[in-house]
Amino acid sequence: MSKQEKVRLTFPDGSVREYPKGTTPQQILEEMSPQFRKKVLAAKLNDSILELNRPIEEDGEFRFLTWEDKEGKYVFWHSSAHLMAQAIKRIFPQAKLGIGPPIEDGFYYDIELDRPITPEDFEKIEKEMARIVEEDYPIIRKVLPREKALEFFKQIHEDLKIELINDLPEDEVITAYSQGEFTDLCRGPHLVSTGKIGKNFKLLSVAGAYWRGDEKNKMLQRVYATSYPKKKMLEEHLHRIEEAKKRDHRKLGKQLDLFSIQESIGNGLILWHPKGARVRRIMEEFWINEHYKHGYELVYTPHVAKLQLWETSGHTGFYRENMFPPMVMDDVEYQLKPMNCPFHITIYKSHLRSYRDLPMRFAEFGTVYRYERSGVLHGLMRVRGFTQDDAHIFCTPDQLTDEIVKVLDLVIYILQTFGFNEYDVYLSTRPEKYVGTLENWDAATNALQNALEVKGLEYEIDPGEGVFYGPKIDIKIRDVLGRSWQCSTVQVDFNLPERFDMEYIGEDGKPHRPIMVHRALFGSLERFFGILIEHYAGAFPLWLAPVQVTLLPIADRHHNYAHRIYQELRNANVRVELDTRNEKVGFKIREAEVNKIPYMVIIGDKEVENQTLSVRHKGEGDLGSMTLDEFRDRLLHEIKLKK
RNA sequence: GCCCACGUAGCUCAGUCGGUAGAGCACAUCCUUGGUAAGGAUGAGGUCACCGGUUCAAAUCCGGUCGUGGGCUCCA
Repeated sequence: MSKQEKVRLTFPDGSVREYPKGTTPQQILEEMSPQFRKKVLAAKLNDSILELNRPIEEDGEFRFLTWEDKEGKYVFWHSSAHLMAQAIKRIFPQAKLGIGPPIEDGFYYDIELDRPITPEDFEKIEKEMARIVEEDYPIIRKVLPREKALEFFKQIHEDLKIELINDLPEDEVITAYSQGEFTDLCRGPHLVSTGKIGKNFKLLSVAGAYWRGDEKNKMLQRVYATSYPKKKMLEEHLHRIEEAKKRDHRKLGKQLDLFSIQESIGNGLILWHPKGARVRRIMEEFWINEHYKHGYELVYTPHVAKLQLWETSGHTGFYRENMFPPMVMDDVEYQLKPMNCPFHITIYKSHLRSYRDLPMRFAEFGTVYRYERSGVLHGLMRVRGFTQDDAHIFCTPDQLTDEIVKVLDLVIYILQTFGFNEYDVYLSTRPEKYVGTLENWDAATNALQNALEVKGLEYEIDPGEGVFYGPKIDIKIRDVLGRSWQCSTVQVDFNLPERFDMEYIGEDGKPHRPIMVHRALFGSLERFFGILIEHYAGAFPLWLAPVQVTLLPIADRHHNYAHRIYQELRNANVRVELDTRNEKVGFKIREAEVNKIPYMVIIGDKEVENQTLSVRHKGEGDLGSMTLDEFRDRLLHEIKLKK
């Protein structure tokens, strides 16, 4: 009798156990508690994920994957994608399958079909999916030799799959997964049967998507859907989608009369209405004060400049597709500015600079215009005209890391003040199209990396995502709903100083080349405002609220007293409104609540007689009566705290 | 830009089979002076996004243009 071969598995608790070679995770799972068994979706051996019925052939670190693991979720969604594809194929046998991966909150499948799939079809597809779940087919993995695979998918007319197989590397093990009559080319892994997916799924939307993400290819129909192991989880997810819709800045922008985008003006161009403009002013004033404190000087520059300037900067070569077309005046071409940097450089160059002048920090709310393809425009988030809170720091190589660290400090301080405490930091490296030498790119990337190390910030590298003139640190904030938004950016640039032949005179009396740092904290005022609206669901904290207080006199005879309060609060710089309309107080309160005004002050006989105010806070309700002084102090204190 | 869907009063939306336009809110006027989330009456408000076509007749059907929305990054 030959001794049976064994595999040694190390479990997460550190224990090491031996099993006969070929044991499946399912068999190991039998040892676990029934509650745990129910939760397990797949297993992980070293770096590969296995379905539960896959024999284990080698030693290694072993653990089970549940919904708590990202990989577990992905197996679940991946199997869900197959389930949906199978249902779609049953209903539309002529459909051809593209790819069907799991994504952040669910999964999709790209389908080629001779008719559009509409939301009306969703119910039918979902019904068919439920049927397949009930039929509970085992999901069977098959390894196919390349020829066999090609033959099989040719036979079932899955042309797109054939394209995929042909593009797989020579040595790749080709696998397919079958469930009932349905077989899909797939790397896996999957749940063990369609029944394990359960019925908590929902088709969400359908959209066009280029085959393999290339706009030269044909367009497929991408069906988005999601699924969860528990009904409650699906409901919560759908609820989150509803919440996000309620917070949509486009909707709130209209409701609260903050901004608009109008056909007569042009798409991607924003009108800031008075209330939106108030919030913007506050953002700007706060920003300006902080920048003065941190050694920046404000500058203003024009919206257009000669095209030649953009040729010098390299924009016409590397950025042209994002620029508005030039205009001709007096036989000279002028360009609407897509960036502010050449202007700040030109200001720098207006004098001979000494090393003693450095670092110089020029800041500006610079409004730039960029041509964005019509299909990518989105409310305030992606527009064609926007104002950057831009600044350029000119410094010596010695000063560089320190300057970047200072910028990072300022970024974090400003973002926190606006209520954002979570961020993801990315270091983006040299893209395919770039200007400058490799040495400079390396030096710039190192400087950014150093600063991140000094700050002890965790970050990810985003290869090839830098700007054409230099690498950058991007800081993406996470809002209340956990969504991530790109705002702040810090970019090191050795190239523009060279192109513009910038100099400073060093200690040695000789000319040297300064280094330039581009940076923005809000990124764009438009986008940041949009994010703020969604973050606060339109209910801005007191210091940002466009209207902080509304005075609600009960009857005409209270107007005089109300006017006096109004003037006093205005004098104290409080953004206050007086509602003298002929309406009942309940009506006025309702309107103030709907408009998300933080404080309401009710003024009636009692208040006039006692020279007090009856104060109500949005959300908190009636705060009782207080004197004007008490109320004003409360407001000013709360405004100062900016919370 | 591309695919799909959508575009009706300031806003949110209804409008059946093609027969010539409706509601609520907002607005105006009047009544009401009311104490913590909607008092009442009356009135005004539309080239049904725009251009063209089919038809006796188009908000409705067809084509085009403009705009908006979902996506086109996740690669078996």
